[in-house]
Amino acid sequence: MATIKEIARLTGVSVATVSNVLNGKQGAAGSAKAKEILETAARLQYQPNALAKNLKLRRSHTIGIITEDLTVFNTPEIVDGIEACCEEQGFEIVLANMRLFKRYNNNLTDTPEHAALFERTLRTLAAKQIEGIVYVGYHYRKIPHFPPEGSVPFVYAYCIPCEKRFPSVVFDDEGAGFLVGSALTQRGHTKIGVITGPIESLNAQARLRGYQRALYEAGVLYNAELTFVGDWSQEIGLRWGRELLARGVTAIFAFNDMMASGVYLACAEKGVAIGRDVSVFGYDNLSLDEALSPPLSSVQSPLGEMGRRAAGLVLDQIRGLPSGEPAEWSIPCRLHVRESVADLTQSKL
Amino acid sequence: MATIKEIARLTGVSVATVSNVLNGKQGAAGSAKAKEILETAARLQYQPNALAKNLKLRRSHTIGIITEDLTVFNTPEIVDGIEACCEEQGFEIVLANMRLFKRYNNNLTDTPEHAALFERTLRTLAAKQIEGIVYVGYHYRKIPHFPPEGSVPFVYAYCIPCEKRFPSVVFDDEGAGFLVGSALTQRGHTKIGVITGPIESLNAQARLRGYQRALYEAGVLYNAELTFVGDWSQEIGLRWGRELLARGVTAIFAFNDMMASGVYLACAEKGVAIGRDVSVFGYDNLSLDEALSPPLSSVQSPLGEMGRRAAGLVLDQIRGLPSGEPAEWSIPCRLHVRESVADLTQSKL
DNA sequence: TTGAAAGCGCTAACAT
DNA sequence: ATGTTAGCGCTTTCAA
Repeated sequence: MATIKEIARLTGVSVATVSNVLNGKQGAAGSAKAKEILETAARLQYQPNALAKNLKLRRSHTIGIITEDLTVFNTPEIVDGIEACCEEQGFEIVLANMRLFKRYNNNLTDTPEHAALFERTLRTLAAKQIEGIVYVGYHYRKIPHFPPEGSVPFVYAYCIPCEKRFPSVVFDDEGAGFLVGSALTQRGHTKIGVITGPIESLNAQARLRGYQRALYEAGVLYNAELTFVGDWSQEIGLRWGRELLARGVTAIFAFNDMMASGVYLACAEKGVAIGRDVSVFGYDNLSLDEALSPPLSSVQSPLGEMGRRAAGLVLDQIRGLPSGEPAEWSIPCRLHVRESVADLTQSKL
Repeated sequence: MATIKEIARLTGVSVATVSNVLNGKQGAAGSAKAKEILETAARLQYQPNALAKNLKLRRSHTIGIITEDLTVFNTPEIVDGIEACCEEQGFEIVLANMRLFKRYNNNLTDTPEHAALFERTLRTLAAKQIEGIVYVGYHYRKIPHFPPEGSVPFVYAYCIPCEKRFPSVVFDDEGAGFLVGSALTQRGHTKIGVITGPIESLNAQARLRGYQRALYEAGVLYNAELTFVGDWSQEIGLRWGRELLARGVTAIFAFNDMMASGVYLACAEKGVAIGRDVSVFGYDNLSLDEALSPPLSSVQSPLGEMGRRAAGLVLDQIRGLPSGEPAEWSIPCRLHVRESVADLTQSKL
């Protein structure tokens, strides 16, 4: 790789002049010399050494992204949003993927090993002189790890820190639950089954809260007998689907698409027509949702937007913009109402 | 961040001594002094500045990953494999995501804009003094972009270069087609429908070749009237599914799961029982495959393994290991035979 | 056993 | 308009 020293030698000027010209400093050289320098640089495909430059300037214009696991399905879209924001604002990113799932082969992510890995990751990033960090969780939960006091700006995405000193960006689960509840009550459903996630899931809790609020505002009684606790699996969807059908619901809201697909199985068993006899709503908007028969209604999380927002918060802090109290930002979700939902207020055909 | 200079001042020795001790040089200091230096470093949470270190050593121990689009579903697993390999071998990675889809909003990826973006990406990586590059395509096709002569080691993953100067790692589509064909003929199927991808798709061509070879080896006639050209969409799966059922096939091999789900729709229409009256095979092993009814048989690509292999080839080149001719490496796929496939050699129950 | 000094590629304050 | 110089944090040769 060519260096400014080389260009200086070739053009017979000092490195300072080359540096100045290349950085567009006005009047750094006579126009003839300047042109020659520029041409030589282009000819040699000169590319400044980022290591040297950043070392000298003591700025990297780079933020780090720590992902818990890049292969978990929501993560790449969040990373993409972060990158989009950084690109627009002239920052680079360096990705540090902790690979929790591949590494530990299970969900035990908040262990001492994880803590040690987090520390290591933090130090690796610090060594690269990054100016801020976005931490991307693999699902919405409380994270017991933070950077030490006095570290660079730090923002959590798709998760929240145990301590309130840091901002976080999540999607609006409660709002999504509300939207689904409203979509169903507006279409005349009053006897609605729910299959939640595990009770400790923050996502599930928030969704249920929103759903209950929708019923309340629609003047529909909430019947706790129609709410079952799930575990995200298809099997449990099948099991509670059977149970809910037996209890005569007209609609079922499963808190993820996998469980909703289990409900589909239950309906097939009983010969119940989805989208006519019973309506089904899922969550996650997986690519195969539209491939199910009938296409499954679902909720899409604003992952890219979460990434953009998280990155924006970090960059603002780096720029020293007034940021107020660290807050928990909540980005609205988008509903996809498909043929799996029937409108009971229409006369049946 | 603490520097060696600071540690030197605190311990009353020179920076050279600190550097030597910290790098484990034997006899760099008296054991008392050495201990003091180490302790001070630990106390200050000393972390060497990677910029300065790499600049000095003129080695970054880092390879670049260029992804065409990180959000396309196969990409993260490949990246994960690359990371796993690098981690084992003490290398770091820097990710450069070109974001082709988000950026151009369509599939026109091999345009002049793409070429320019590729050049830019290459230069950004070069500026960071990376020692090698893995280029991760978003699907298997010929890539018209390469690094300039004399550049760092470069390997393609999930795609192949137009020029033969570079190694590439893809999965064994032909082998997969062969496995599916064999799985079906072994179970007594002889009248098998096929829904391929677009004719220009290298994946599709290879799969078809392998499938035909399987029929040949099983002594089954290949009937071209039962092969239709698809476009990966569910609609086309539905359309050709109807047609194939009308032609009386006992099995259908769709070249992706999306089209296979269209075949499911066609079967539902005609009241044909999948896994009994007709068998269905897909490709991609999407997470919802097991959620279909009955669970869809499919082919899983060895994405992580491809990443590992690609990274391994780059690292070997960096180490100057003899690598022979640049080759096209092909990693075998894995079959998941599920309830969507019937065994006609068993007496029907 | 320890340290002085040079230099990686770059920028910028300060000459000239 | 152009150059000299110092220095970012680190490693390493060579000398003491």
